[in-house]
Amino acid sequence: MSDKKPEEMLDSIFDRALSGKHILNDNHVLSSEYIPEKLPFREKQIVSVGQTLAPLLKGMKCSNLLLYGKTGTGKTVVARYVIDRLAQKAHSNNMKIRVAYSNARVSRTSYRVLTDLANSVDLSIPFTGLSIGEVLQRIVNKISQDGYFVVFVLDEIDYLVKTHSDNLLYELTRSSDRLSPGFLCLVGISNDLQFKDYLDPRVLSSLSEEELVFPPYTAEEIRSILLQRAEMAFTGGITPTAAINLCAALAGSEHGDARRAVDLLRISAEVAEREGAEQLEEKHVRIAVQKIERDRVNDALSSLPLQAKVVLLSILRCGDDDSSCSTGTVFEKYHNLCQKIGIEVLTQRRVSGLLSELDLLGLTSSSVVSSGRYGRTKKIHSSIPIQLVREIFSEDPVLTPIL
DNA sequence: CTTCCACCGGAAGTACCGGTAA
DNA sequence: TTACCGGTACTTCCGGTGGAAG
Repeated sequence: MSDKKPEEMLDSIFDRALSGKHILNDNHVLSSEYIPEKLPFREKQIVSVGQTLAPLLKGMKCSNLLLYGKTGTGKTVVARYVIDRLAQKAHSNNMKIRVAYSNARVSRTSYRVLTDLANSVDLSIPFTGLSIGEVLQRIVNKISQDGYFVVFVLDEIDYLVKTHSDNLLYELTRSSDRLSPGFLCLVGISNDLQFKDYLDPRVLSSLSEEELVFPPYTAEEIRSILLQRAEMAFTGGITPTAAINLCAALAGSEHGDARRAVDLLRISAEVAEREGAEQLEEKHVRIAVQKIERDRVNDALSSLPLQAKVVLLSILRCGDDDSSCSTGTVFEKYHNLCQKIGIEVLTQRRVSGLLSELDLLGLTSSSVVSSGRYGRTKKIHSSIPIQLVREIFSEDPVLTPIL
């Protein structure tokens, strides 16, 4: 990066921060949690969600709701926008409406999803130890005891169903029937359009009383969203149009993913600020693209469990002599490496699983190929440079003998 | 056409961990 | 203390399979 001494680098970083030359005056506007005052191109969806939830303000029950659409199409932001307003209205009218939000992929387990729901009704539960049924019972008791009307937004619901089954959803829909005073309304958000196939029909019919599809943004819409954010975020009303166009083109237009486009704009601005540039330019965007990718790989590599690291090293060993890198050969190398550093050797089945996980993380790319009589296997290919892997893995003393 | 390799990948089960309730 | 809980990491078992060789 730079061959300056650390203290000099730190000095210049601080000096730059002091000098008051900022490109951004509010980087919160470009953060992923930010909910704008206006959500362009999503007016219809906002109204729709609002109409579905409105009966609650009259003290009546409302339908469950399911929001579909690919990533970055505004599902989460619309849902949060509406429940925030709903909570405000309810608060100013002294109504017992509570809203809860949980992202299944962030919370990871059924238990923690329920914890999120419990917190919204001022119920604290231990972070482990209870059965799911017990937690649910406590929540149900609390809700009907206090007569709450609760809207529960369950984001990335498809992740929950795919990794754990639809059991929790079934219990949730069932328990909302058991509430005599009080009410629980579920708003599911799914990135996967086919996820309905995984659901039990009873859950499906209950959950999707109403459905709403979010189409991808067009390239032009993404550009306009970025411009809107930029006007708020950048100082002196200078909107770097060329750079924004590039952001929209690179991140958004392909799949209509607005979140990625906004992320890219934020990182680009940070790059420019760090450089001490006067203005955000296209070159900063290009650097940001690389930085995002590099950070992603770094994070993935350093958070890998030990066994996965050894498997990855085995793949890199194969790459040297031939491109014939299959599960069998990787397992052989892996076996050797394990013995060299004296750790437990896992089964081939597990190694095969680890290979799939590495693939999912985008650290390798593999495909199943059949060579007729010579069997059927995964051909694995790693795209990350060995040098980088060595650098990051060297933090782990166990691995040093085989780097 | 059938055979058969070298795996794939689902399912069920085990061991362990950090925790709670009674 | 004992019984039990859910989550994670892994094993064991096994039916399934694309396509070159025969």
